[in-house]
Amino acid sequence: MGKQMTEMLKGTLEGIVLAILSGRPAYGYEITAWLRDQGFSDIAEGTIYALLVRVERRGLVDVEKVPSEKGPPRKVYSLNARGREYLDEFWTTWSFLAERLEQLREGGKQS
Amino acid sequence: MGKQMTEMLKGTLEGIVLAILSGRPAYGYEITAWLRDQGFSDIAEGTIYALLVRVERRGLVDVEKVPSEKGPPRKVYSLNARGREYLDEFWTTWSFLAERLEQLREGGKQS
DNA sequence: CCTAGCTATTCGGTGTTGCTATGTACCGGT
DNA sequence: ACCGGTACATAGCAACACCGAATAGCTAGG
Repeated sequence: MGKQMTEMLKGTLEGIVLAILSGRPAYGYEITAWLRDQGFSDIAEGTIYALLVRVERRGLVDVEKVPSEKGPPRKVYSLNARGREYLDEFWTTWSFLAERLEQLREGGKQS
Repeated sequence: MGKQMTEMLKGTLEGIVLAILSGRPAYGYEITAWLRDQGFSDIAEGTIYALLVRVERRGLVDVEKVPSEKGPPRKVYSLNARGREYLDEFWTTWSFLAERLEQLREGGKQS
């Protein structure tokens, strides 16, 4: 989409990726492809890789290098305990924000 | 709240402020106070003013200087036609994102 | 008077984030 | 040998929210 989406993804994209990893381990290329499939058509590959490096450095995920038949080895990420904790906080923050926004949207209708 | 909220506000705070202005004209100090009241306890004053300057420069709002009995004159902002259009786009973008996140949250529960 | 405190706005510097563009590398098919 | 798909990495950029401080008008208490 546009610039609005770009700005809105700041702060949520991280949560999105961690949420994906909470379901199953995955690697960067896979996550990017999946996101594009879900309609995030213009998410750059580099963005996901940088994000994964970040969450790894913060100790929210564990990494395992797995050989691939079709190219260079994959770095498979999985959410660890700290990551799950962080993801919980993310959902709390998100819920708060979503509630306020829903209220605002309702309130705006009658004008 | 914390750093997560700070990052999540990028892109949404603008929509929030425009949504407020879609209901009624308002000035910076007032908006900041209202937000704090709604639970956005740590939104910096400077942030709102900078945001208002930005949306004004983009022609999304009209401004009127109104004298105050209690201090320096207020800059009262109101949403114009372009702003309303932009706000519509914002809601579209927000809805898209909120839907994906809600899906992800549902999916994550069974793990 | 004058200091403190509330109202109201502005601005420079900082850190985080996503995007762009590019580069590296492994593999299979032609 | 070449190309396309797979897979990861990184340097430079722009946007945004935060922090801290400054400016300015008004009122009330000492």
